[in-house]
Amino acid sequence: MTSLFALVDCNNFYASCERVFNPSLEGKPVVVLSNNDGCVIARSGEAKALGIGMGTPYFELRDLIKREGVAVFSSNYELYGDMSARVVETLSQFSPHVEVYSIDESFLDLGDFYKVDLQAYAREIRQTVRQWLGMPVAVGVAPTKTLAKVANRIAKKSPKADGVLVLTDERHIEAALRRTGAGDVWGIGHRYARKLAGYGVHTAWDLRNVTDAFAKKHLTVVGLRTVRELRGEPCIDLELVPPAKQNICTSRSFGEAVTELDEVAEALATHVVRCATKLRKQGSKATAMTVFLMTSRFAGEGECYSNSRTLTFDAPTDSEPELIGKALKALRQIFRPGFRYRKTGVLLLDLVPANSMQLSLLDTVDREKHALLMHTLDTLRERYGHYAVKYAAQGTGEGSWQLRQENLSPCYTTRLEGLIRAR
DNA sequence: TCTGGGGTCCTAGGACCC
DNA sequence: TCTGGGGTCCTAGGACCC
Repeated sequence: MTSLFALVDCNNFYASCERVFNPSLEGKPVVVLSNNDGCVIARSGEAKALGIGMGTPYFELRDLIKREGVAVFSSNYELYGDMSARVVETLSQFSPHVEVYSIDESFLDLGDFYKVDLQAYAREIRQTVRQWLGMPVAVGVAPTKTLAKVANRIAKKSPKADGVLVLTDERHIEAALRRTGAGDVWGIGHRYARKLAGYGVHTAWDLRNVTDAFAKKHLTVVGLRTVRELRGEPCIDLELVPPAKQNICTSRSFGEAVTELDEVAEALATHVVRCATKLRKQGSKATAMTVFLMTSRFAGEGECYSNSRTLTFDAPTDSEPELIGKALKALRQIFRPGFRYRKTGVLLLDLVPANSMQLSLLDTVDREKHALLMHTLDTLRERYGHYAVKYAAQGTGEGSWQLRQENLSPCYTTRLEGLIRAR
């Protein structure tokens, strides 16, 4: 074999982050809620054992949570993001090439580590992250990323594996694939799983053994790659530099239903600022923008309304005043009075590198002035927090559209008040 | 009454051109 | 007026991920 990957995945990441800074929660059920405290997005093992499902609406759980003494947290992405960076930093001790796949998962290139004791090495990775950061992780090692995912999943679930599984031996790979459902394979979602079941393909082992033609016909070229990876042929490379995003989106549900245009506008302006900040951070400008507005998906007949407006710009931009102005204008075109709105948002599209500016004769904006303003704002926000400087259009911060976060933990690692609490 | 947010990639089909 | 083939570009929709 010529390639070797480790997938390191934090166990119940958000719940574990909360627990790291609150050791009295060790051994107790913990859940973390989505934005607006809407539904459960992370559960400790104990919470899973209580039968709390992923994505369950919070209101359905109130009784159970009270009865069982479940600790509940609003999501705190500042804390999780910082913990994630520390985990990655630690992992980089173990491989020169680390792909940060998501906030709680990284792939490590173990290249030609076949000569070392992989079992011991994987175990050392696990123990180091645990010791240095208090974060429990599972480690799966295999010749392809898809197989490393399979290994990781079993490492996490099987008591015998105890958090570590190395799949390099053909017989072990077969046994692992036989006990993995096709729908549990990376890249096979529930729709494909159902379709495959119709053809008698139930396990990952069945999937590995379909023909290329079958895979391509039913799962497209993407699925074919997955099948090959299950056979041990590496088809998906490590991505060391995350490719620049082609679209950037910011949206949130409102804390409470909103009926007034002015309030929706405050929320939208706030999202535009966030989105434009992300845009500048990756060094891009946008050529187009979509603004959207909607009521609840669960609203009754005649109470549903959803609309969007897409505009293209004469010249690519990352200027907040310009984007806010255009977004609010688009919003006024799609806003209809008489609805209880739940959500608004903005997508910045057709992104181009910020330095590849072409001048437009139609351009009426003083680009240099705006660039200086944006740079100043980015610096201020970096130092004093994202809401240190706001536009009048964003409102006072008291609108009912603001996120509901009733159980927010302190930002232990990144803010002074959190640092003091953590001591 | 209360149900997350942010992305990517692929394919099919239509519009349009020569 | 009718006929044929082949190419590109764009968009909507469907699939997936965490």
